[in-house]
Amino acid sequence: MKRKVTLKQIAKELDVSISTVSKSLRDSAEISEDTRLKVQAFAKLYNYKPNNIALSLKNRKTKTIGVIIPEIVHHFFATVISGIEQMANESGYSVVVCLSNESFDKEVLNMEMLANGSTDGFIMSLSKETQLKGDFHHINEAISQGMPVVMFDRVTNDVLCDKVIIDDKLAAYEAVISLVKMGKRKIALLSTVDYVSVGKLRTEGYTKAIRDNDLPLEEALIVRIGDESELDSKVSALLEDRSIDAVLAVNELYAVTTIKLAREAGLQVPNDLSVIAFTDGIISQYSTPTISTVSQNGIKMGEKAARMLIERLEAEELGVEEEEQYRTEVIDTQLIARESTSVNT
Amino acid sequence: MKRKVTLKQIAKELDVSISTVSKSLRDSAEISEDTRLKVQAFAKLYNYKPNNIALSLKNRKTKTIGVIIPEIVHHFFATVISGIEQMANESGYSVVVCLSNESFDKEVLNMEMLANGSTDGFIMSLSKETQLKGDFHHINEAISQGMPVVMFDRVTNDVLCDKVIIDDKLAAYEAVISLVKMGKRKIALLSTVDYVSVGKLRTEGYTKAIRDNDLPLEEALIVRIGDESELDSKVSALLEDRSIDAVLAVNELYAVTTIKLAREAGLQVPNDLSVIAFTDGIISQYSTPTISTVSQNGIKMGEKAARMLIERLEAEELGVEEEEQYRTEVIDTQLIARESTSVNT
DNA sequence: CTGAAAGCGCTTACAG
DNA sequence: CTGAAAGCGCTTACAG
Repeated sequence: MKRKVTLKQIAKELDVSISTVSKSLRDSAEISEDTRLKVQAFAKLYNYKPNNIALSLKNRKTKTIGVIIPEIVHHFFATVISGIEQMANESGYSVVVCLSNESFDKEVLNMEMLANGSTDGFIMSLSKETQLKGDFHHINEAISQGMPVVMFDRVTNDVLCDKVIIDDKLAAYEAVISLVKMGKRKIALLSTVDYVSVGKLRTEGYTKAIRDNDLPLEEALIVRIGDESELDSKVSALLEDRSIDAVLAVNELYAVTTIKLAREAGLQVPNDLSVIAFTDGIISQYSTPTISTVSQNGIKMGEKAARMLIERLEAEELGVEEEEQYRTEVIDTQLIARESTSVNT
Repeated sequence: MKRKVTLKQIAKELDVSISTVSKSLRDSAEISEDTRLKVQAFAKLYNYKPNNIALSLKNRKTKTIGVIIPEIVHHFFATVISGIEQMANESGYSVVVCLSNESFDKEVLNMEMLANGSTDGFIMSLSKETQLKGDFHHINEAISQGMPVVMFDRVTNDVLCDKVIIDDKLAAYEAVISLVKMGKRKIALLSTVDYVSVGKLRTEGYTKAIRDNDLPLEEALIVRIGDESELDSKVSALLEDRSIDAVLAVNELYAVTTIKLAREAGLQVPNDLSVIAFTDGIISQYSTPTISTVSQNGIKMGEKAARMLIERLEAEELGVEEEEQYRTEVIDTQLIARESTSVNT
């Protein structure tokens, strides 16, 4: 087992100084062509590659991005990682991924683990528990230590940093409007509890759309799911009101469950009940009927987040030290019509 | 913006040497209780955390695991990452994730990027292109430089290292047997091209089961998909043979596509055509009918792979330098019966 | 043109 | 009990 070769070894072997080797390999004009070529040839032969860790220590930057997300077994987040990774790699960055599993403590632990020099900055989406507690000290601490943070999807106003989101309120609004245009009159909403930022915003969009169209705005039509264990019972209860003719669900799982329970209750989707889901993932494409969705382009969100973070890192490097102008980028959504809303199925 | 505090700064502030600070913080018995407590209090106040990069350089190990997979937007792989991450975190390791996107070049690039000291070892699943080329020099190189590698799922005999797999051949065999027991007589196989290791093994299992039961073993019944673009046409062609009464598909996508095309061709699943898929993912659970699968426990595979890698890393550290006893762990699979094979739907 | 020195942030064997 | 020195693997300003 041949250990990785270092500058020191090459220097010894060639009987020159470490500085000379280093400069030769970096094509410094200081070095005579003769030694330069000799060193380069030798380095190539021994497949020399500079040690990243040493470089990181020297340069005080690691060229790696820390990503902290609630969950990876979730099509949307996987998709975001994919976008981040792609963009990061193009710019010579690696990506280290940590999962909070929706836990505040693990999110904090993960950040601390990475904030000690392992990473140049963070891209993250808040865990549910963090949103519930409203405790963001770990993030603000990282930022105050000079680590840029970009938040996406589940963000908060209590942290000043760059953000990448969709316009949740508008998207929900438009989804409801589309249902109204199809002639739907009693539209229910399946949302998360309010402390989940995107759930709250989507609820606001829904509410506004209902109001703007003088439709019945009843609390009973808004179901807030705290834990997935209560999903089935709450949806079943909702569906007992047979006058409901459409449901907007804030994610695919809620939508597919609604469709299943509706069918069991003898309702026909989309004729008796139209359904639209947020997040255009795998489930919507393959369930029967296929589900109409508000697409959230995770790839684009990931790419954008990575680009924003890298830009900030590079600016910092130039000493630009911009006067903390944080931006919030809004990624477009699209309403994708599928069988769960088309009348002729 | 307060930069992170270092030993040097603490030493200066407290007017002691760096060594004294370092030892105090590591609770060295060498140091008087007095200074020790003073230093510790000060460090706590300034929220001192040792710099990981410096530690990595000093200790010549990074406590991070490099994971290279073909794709992350793929339930199975996301699931494996989840298992790896969980196990790694428990042992104090971070996980950096790289995606090859099924490309040989990117796989090589990713490995080189991480092999230069960023990572203590690798967990990986081969890209399709790598399997096609049969070129594993990048992996063997990493191993020869002392970086342990654990391969999972898509593995090769041309690399000597620890491996985590399922018994693809046996699982395929048993899936076919279960179809036979249901009275199916003309069973087709939807596989990948043979250079994908798992595709080949599953094809072998299928073949053996057909032979063992004296069923027709016809080349026409084995369809090998190279690129997803040819999926629809090849499956449609297969289904023209109306005497086929069951299909084993090597992944969910192939299965769900088969079901869709079968339905379009007027066939009823499962009565006219039973379908079993490999990989128990999201699609199988939510499509209609739900799909019977050979479960591949990705979480377990990830955990196992991480445990094997970490064990090797720690053994190495103890200088045990075991005489290269590589192990191949086989993770159990289960046949999960759902609507696509149950007769009463 | 070449090399010794200092430094990135830490640890630890060794002197005193 | 405390601290100076060496070292992990690199880069670069500075001497010569």
